[in-house]
Amino acid sequence: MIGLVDCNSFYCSCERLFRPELSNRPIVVLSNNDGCAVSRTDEAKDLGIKMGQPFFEFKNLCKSDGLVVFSSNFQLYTNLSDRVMGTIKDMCPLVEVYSVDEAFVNLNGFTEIDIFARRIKHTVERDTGIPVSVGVAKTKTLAKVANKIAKKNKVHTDGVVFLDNEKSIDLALKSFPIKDIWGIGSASASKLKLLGINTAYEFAHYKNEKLILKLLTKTGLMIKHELLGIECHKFGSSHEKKNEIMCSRSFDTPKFHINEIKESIANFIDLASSKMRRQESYCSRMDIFYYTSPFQDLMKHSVCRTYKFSVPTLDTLYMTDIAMKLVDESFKLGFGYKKAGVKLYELVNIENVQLGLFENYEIIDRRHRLIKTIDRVNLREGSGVLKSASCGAQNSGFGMKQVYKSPRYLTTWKSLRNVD
DNA sequence: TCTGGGGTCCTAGGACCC
DNA sequence: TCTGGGGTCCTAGGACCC
Repeated sequence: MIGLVDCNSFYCSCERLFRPELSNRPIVVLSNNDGCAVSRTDEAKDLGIKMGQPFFEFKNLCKSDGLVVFSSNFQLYTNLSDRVMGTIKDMCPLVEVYSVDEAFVNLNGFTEIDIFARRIKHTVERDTGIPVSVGVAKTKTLAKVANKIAKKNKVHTDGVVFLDNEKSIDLALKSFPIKDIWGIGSASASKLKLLGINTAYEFAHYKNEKLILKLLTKTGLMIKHELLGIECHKFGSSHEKKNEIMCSRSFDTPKFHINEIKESIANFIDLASSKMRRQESYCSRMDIFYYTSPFQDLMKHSVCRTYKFSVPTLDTLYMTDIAMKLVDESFKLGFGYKKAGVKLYELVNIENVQLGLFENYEIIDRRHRLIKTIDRVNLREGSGVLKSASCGAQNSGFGMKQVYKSPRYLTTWKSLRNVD
């Protein structure tokens, strides 16, 4: 049996933890730049606010309906996520952290699983203050279904749903919209609709599997099998090491100058590459990209340039050097760019690094020692203390708009809560 | 006026080889 | 006049997730 422990409205719950007076108020947490809704409480959902909806479309609800909004405060969320995951790991030996706010737990061999599931929920809530829902079933996809039902019917289910027999599974799937199944997005849902499939039950028991394979590829077929209780997504299959590391941001205002693009990309490389070194990987390929707003009818321009390193590297300075050249080659004057980013991929472990024939290893080695020294200094003195000159002088927040940001209650002394 | 960021997985189709 | 077929590798891009 697999359990899925999922935090309720996670970012909002984190904010609420430090503002208990907001316990029954509608809350929304906004994406970077205060762009759109990324987390909503039930009260905010009741106001009709959609996931990903742009803030300007519902800003008026702050006045009319007492909606409270927060800019995203990732230091806070990451810290609380660590506490939640730590609590779960204390209770179950086998935990697969799937995202910042959810984890699968392997419950094979446990007796009285439903009682234990309730205990997990109770303990996490008691020890961290973050409300969670728990779904338990034979496969990950069914556990997702169970969890969603638990979340939707908190009063009825007490936040825990256990789908352990055919009858309860059938009943659950018959009223479960196909578009809400994990892995079925809007494109797949509309294809299935054409086949007359509207519920998870109809999908699971659809006879023509060849057609499903053709329309939804093998991932779609796996979902179907998982709904029938056949395990396709093995427990523990999430990677500990990332296969690719991205860093990108939207700008608060359009950027017209090449130096602004260069500076931001240098900063993204700085962040992405130090993240990469923390997982002890080397990068074989790098994309840099920047583009104008896709939402406006102005002149559009989109740039993506790839560079393949002859020898996998961890050298920020070298990568930055290459990236600056790529921007020089591709930049077009007259466009206002709204977003830029960097992707490092084809990441390899140290032991798998293929050496080139014609490289000067003395120089490479010296450079790698330099980079590691920079990492050590930044670790000790605070990140961003030492970085390449291309990153610019002001310690940039990338010109991000964050009007509604809460204090970093858990990560800076100044922001600690006072107790009167 | 104002629309996120970071991931994974899969397929189609081109290039290339024998 | 007639111009294969099978395999692999690579890349771009779609779909989806949280």
